[in-house]
Amino acid sequence: MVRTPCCDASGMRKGTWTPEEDRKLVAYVTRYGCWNWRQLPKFAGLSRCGKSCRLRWMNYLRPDLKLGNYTKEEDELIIKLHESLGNRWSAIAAHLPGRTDNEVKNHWHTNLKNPSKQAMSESKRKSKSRKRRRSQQREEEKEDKLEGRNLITTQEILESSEFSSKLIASSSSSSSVSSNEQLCSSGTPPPARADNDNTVSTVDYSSTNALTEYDDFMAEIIDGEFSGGSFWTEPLLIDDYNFLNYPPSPFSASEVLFCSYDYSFDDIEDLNPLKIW
DNA sequence: AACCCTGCCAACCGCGTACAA
DNA sequence: ATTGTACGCGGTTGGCAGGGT
Repeated sequence: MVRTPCCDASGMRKGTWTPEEDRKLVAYVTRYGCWNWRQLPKFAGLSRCGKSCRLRWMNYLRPDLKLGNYTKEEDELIIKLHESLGNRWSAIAAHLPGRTDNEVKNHWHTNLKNPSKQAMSESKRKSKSRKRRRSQQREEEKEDKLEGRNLITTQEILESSEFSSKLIASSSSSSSVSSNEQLCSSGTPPPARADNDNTVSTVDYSSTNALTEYDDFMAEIIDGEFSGGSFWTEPLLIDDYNFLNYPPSPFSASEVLFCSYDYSFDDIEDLNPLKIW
């Protein structure tokens, strides 16, 4: 089930997400959190708008999502909540752990809206079994993703980022200016660091400097953003990258920023630039 | 086997809200 | 008070799978 990939006028991809895109998004969000959806795709190497990334993460990739069929109890709760709340799907979904507003909404329109549809006709059962197969398939795909999570590295994020070529140039330079100066003067994005468990790849990241810079840079950005550091007021700021001038974060708690998702990177503590919280 | 029809649901779109400058 | 930006929500769309003819 693959929708034909297409692009909008600005070159942003639209339509069904590919496994590769999912991997990139999961890799980035689990490592750096969703500190700014608008900027995130740029650093994650995705040609998607932030809105699309957020939706994909919230409705499909979040590790705490509950997949599979709705239980009778869930159905009854949805019906009951809908009577009292109306079409406030997010409010209804809040009462159903692991279910998203989109999913609840779809489920309502598909199975619960018309009481007569609740009668389990033959076709319905067939449909249910089809849905079950789809759910199982999704679950398998998700497990595959999670199993592969330790293979996802900062380096991969960097490699797929639109800035990689600039970064290579930057990191291979013998310039004596600081990384920030390089970044700012060349319009280079956040550089990355190799994971502890990560072997440096075959690609042209002959040194780990670029990778290290990426993570350091991200840490610096987020540190500056969330701890009121002076990063944002440094005179080196440039206009090319809005994130450098990004206003104070809307996030107020580390768990929001880092999402507290149940990924078990062995080295997550070391890599998390926000662990000071 | 080929075509048509229908239901499902992932993803998009537009609008409202919150918040900072 | 106004404006700009980002996020979140709900309605809608459209591709695909599978059943029916």
